[in-house]
Amino acid sequence: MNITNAEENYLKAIFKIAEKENKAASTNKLAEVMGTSPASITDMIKKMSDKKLVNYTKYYGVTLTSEGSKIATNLIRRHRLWELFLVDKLRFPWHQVHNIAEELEHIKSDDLVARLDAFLNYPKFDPHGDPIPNAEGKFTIRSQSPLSDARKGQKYVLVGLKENNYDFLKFLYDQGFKIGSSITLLEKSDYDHTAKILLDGRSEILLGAVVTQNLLVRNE
Amino acid sequence: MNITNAEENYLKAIFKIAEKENKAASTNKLAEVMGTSPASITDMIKKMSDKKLVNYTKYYGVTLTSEGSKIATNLIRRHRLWELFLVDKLRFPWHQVHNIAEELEHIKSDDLVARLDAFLNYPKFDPHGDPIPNAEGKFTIRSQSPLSDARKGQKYVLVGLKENNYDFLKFLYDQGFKIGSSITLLEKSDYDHTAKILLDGRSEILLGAVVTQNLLVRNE
DNA sequence: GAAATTATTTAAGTTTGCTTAAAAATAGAT
DNA sequence: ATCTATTTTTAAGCAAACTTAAATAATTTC
Repeated sequence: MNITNAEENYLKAIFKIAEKENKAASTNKLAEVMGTSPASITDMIKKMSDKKLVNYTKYYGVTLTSEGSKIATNLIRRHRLWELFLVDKLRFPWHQVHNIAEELEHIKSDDLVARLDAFLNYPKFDPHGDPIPNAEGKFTIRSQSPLSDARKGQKYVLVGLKENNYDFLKFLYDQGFKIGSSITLLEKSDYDHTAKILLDGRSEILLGAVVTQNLLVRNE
Repeated sequence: MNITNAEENYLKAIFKIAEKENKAASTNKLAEVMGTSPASITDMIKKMSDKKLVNYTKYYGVTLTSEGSKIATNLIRRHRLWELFLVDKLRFPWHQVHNIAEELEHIKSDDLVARLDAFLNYPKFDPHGDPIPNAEGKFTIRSQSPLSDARKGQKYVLVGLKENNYDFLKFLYDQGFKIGSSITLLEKSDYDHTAKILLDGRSEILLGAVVTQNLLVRNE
């Protein structure tokens, strides 16, 4: 069966909503995420339900069938592999790769993905620290906690980000943060969740609450 | 102005027809190349004429405007850069890259192309020996002649191919040919244009007329 | 140079993925 | 439990890029 780019995007959106909210995706939420009208969603979802890509219950919401889930996972795999390629090989800053990867992820060739994976050395995480599902669709899980929960004086490694929005990424990029950076917590305020850190043994940086809560680190 | 993927493909087809036949592209020829009906061509060409991408004269044919030519050249640049990436970096055999590059060439990012170009070291030719126009749209010209015109006993370098069809490429790939291969002409028949060559100092190969006429070489 | 063949265009219609506006169902407030 | 507000669906319609069938123009052939 042929899956269009638009359908792939719907599957991905439903997957991400389910992952975040842990429930069926509503028409309105999907419309918001996809940047279309709710009417378009109902329209499209009906067709995708006929194709057995999603389970649709009127006035309730949409979930993925196992077929739909497989396609969504594969799409995320492709997206994240391309993001890593763009950052590691083409030297793009990490806040500039999302839109390009949104296009690259739709290239239809399993061989291409397999070879790209090999070229990048079968990576487990993308440049933002998000896990790259393997060819079987398995995500690697890692231990992590927000920097806001960290202990003063301890040394951490930046492993991920809770938010991937452009401005946040650009801010971090400009400060010199990247996945794998070492972060030593010099000072912290339990009152307002700000912190002073030493980044990669080089620069002392003051961070506000929003930043410390969205940086995911692991010990040592 | 927004150019769709379909429009880009029309521009490329018109460019290639003009290059090969040295005249305006006819509706039927375009239909054949694009794999659509002649009626679709007329339909589309009219819209593209309104957009000043092509010059269209009813019942006569289509040529590119300078704007259209610029876009077509850029598309060829992108196509050939991606083909080189696929062969050199992802280790695809050269007969398997065309279709994937047909998709990759439509990714809309000038920055991506510039970085890919740099990553590949500003190459002048793709894996099939076709010239890659530079960022300004300039093609590199090189001296070349078909192997069928070569002289017995002389040593040559394979620089290009007259035909890029799948079966020809696969045949050559299976024999071990690639751009840059050394070819020594051991025997040749002026009667039927067959030849016996030494490829890369390793293997002696007998070639038929079609092959010798479609291999482009230069001396030494 | 008229008739026949071929090439091209026009006309009408299709599919995909979207839109707006109106109708219907659900959920929330009192 | 009813009224109101919100969400969702239905209906009608649009643009892009196709299709087939019919009409028209150009080219060949005799």
